[in-house]
This record gives sequence, C-alpha cells and structure tokens, in this order.
Amino acid sequence: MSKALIIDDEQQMRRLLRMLLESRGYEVHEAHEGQRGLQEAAFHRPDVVLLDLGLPGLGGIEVLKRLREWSDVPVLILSVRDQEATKVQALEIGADDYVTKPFGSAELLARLDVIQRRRGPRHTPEITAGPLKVDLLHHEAQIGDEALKLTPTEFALLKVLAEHAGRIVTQNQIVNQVWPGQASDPGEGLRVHINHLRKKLGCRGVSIINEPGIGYRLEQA
Amino acid sequence: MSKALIIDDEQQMRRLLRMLLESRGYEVHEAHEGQRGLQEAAFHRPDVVLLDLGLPGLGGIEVLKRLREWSDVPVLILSVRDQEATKVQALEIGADDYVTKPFGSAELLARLDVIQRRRGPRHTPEITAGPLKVDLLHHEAQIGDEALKLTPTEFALLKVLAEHAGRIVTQNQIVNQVWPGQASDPGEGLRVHINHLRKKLGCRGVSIINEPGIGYRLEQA
DNA sequence: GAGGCGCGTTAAGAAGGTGTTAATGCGGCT
DNA sequence: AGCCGCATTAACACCTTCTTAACGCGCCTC
Repeated sequence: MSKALIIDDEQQMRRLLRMLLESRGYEVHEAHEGQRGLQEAAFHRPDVVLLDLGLPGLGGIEVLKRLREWSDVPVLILSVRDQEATKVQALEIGADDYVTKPFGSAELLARLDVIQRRRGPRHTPEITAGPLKVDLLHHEAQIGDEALKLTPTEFALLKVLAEHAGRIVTQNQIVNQVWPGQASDPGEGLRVHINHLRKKLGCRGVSIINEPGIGYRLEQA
Repeated sequence: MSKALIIDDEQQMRRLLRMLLESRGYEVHEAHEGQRGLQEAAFHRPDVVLLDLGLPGLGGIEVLKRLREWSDVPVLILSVRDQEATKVQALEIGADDYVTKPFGSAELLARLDVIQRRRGPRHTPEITAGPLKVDLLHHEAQIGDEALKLTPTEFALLKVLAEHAGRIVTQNQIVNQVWPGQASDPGEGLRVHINHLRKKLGCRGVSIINEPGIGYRLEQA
C-alpha cells in the first residue's frame, strides 16, 4: 500500500485530503507543522508528500529544501498563492507539481498518479558557471567532465564564488559564508584556501581573480 | 542538446513557444496538425512534447493515446480548456502535466524541467552496481555469484550507497535513511557499520570510498 | 629608492574526522 | 536460564584537513 504524508496547518484541509487519499487506498499520515512533517517523512517513508506552502514556523519552501537534502520522494505543493514566481521557485527547488487552492479533487488525484508513475533521477540543485558545475546536494564539483576533489572548506569557498560568478565577492562576504558565526576576520587563512582552489582549478576555463583591497571574482577565461 | 516538439495549430502560439524553448537551448520542431505531429515525433525522437488539445482533425487526446502506444516521451498538455474532466482524462492517458492557456512563460519552463527530470521509471525491486546486486524484495545482496550475508543495518546501508552508486552520499542522507526519525547524529556507529560492510565486500569489484567531511561513495574498481 | 601594504606561496603544528578493535547491552532462540 | 547475533558505545592510532606563521614578491606612496 502506498503511503502519503500531508503537511498542512489547516485541519479542515487535512481532513479533506485524508478522505480523498484514503478513498484511493493510501495509508495517510499527517503533520500540522513543518518541523514535525520532516520527522514524519523520515520515520514513515511516504511514497508521496502533499505540502502546503503557507505553514507557520518552518515555511513550506524551507521544508522542501530540507527534505530534498536526503530524500527524492515525489512532492506535490498545495498553495493559495497563484504567483508565478512562487511556483517557479518551488518547482526549481524540487517540487514535482504545484496545485493552487481551491482545487478539484479528481485533478489532484490524477496529478498524484502522474508524479508517482514517473520516478526519475533526483533533482540536484546545482550552480553552473561556464565549464564549472557545483552540485550542492552531492557536494560534488566538476569542471568540464572531470570531477574535482575538494575539501569541505574549499567546496564552500567555490560555492560562494560560483554563486556570484563573474562578479566581485567581498572578503567579508566570503568569510561570513564559509566560516559562519565567526568574527569577520579579514581572512588570514582565506588566501591559503584560495591558493588551494586555484591549484585544483588549474587552467581549465575558470580562474579566480583578485580585486586588491576588495575581494575575489570567479571568471571564465 | 535536448529536442522539443510543438504540436499546435495556432501559428502565433508556435512562434511564442519556439522562442521560449530556443532561449533555453532546445532544438525545436513543429507540427500544426495531429497526424503530422506523430510523424515528427517518430522521426525526430524529441525529449519533450508540447501538445495542444484543441487540434483540428486528429484531436490532442487522440494524439496522446497513439503516442503512448510506442513512446514514453514526457508530454506537456497546453489547452484553453480549464475543465477538470478534461485535465483528468489527459493526465490519466499519460500526459505529464497540464497547463492552461494563457500561461506564464517562466512557469511553463519550470514545469518542462520538472517533467524531464522525472523521466525513466525506476520501479526496479533490484539495484545493480557493477558486480553488485541488491535485491530489495528478498533482502538479499550478492556480488558476482556469491551471496552476501548482511545484517539488517548493513543491508540498509548498502542499499543507500548502491542507489547512488558512483556518487557521493552525504552522512546526513545515510543517517536519515538508515536510522529514520533520529536526530541527525553524524554517526558514531556509522563508521563501525561501514567497516563491517567493507570487510564483507572484500576486494571483489566494489569498494566504499570515504569523502572526508562529507560522506561516502560506492565505487566500482 | 626605501618602506609599507596586500597578496601568493610554502611549511609545520593543531584540530578534527576516520578506521579499527574490543566491550557492553538488548532481544530472540534453544 | 543461558546462548547467540546484532546494535551500540567506547577507546585509541592514524590520517586528512584546517589554521597559523613566516617569507618573497609586486605595487603604491612618500
């Protein structure tokens, strides 16, 4: 039997969804709050997740992000928000479909079937900058076809630079993102790791440029 | 490069879609009529199909049916009709998504990405990675012809690694899947079980590689 | 041209993560 | 009750990575 997980704060909506799903033979679990939903997901291993975007506390987008850190379960977003930007964001993060409330029950069930009959490779959020690809989920980076072997610090550093590829990144920005919670030490050891990165990048299409007194910039060359 | 096929009778719509798709790097083919669309699909083998429901002659539903007789290609339905029954019918026949005209271009592109990353059914009750076979149904694993005697925890661990064979699996991912519902303790005992697995795997074609600070990777060697 | 400043590079100690073995505790089985 | 298998915990040696420090180089200022 397939298992479904409902994450929604409105009790009425949960009841409606539960009825729908149970009529389809699903084993249904519920959570009324994001944090709790993640726990339920880890525990019950649902075959499909129905996630409301308008959650109190941990928001729907955030729940989806965290869920995708370790699971590729099909997720259908339910929301009252019909703004295109929101839809696109959710879909890009890894949602499998986006349905606007109010919705038709038959359509919802049909869309549930669709996202379950096609399971595919995990959606991997990644950053691309020229020949460089940074896979945030798997902590893998590759340049062209060749994989880079990076330490955690080097990876975090490359991530920051790649996110703003082509633009200057302040030393402060880098330090704050790579070593969060620390004083904004203008980077004694930053230079060392930049150096390591440069060596590993070699001269294969991207290079780290220094902007004296300001910071660094990832450049395609 | 991915190939897309547009089947729509309105020239203006085809031009709009072509522009959108080409801006995304697709190689675009068009058909203004159902029968013709099927021929194009057979000839070009597109990676995704955008199908209008309101076609003259051979209707969109009929096109989808015939397409599904021999092809698994992801299909996104475009239609001015917003009736639920129509949506459900299309989705049940095998459409992967249903977008109502008029639509937002960003949303359309996002939904295209989604249905393409979901490609390829993975209902295999069995995972293969080089000489390693993991039978999820019978909870058995074998390497070459020889069966492995694994404890439940070791099996769950090997399963996670084999599912993403060749790629890095984060310690978080492992812990969440092998010991669900627990705090994401980066595994005191994870190392022990990895050790046990390595011993049982021996040096018979697959090995577990550690990516320090990140996780593990199952590698054929 | 001498000095200061920022940066690149290298080396070495410190910190933290990992591999391995052994001991403990729990539950099922005889 | 006693045995056995497995999960968990603890302990320690080892290795990778991080940090710190030192030094050379180029550029700018004075």
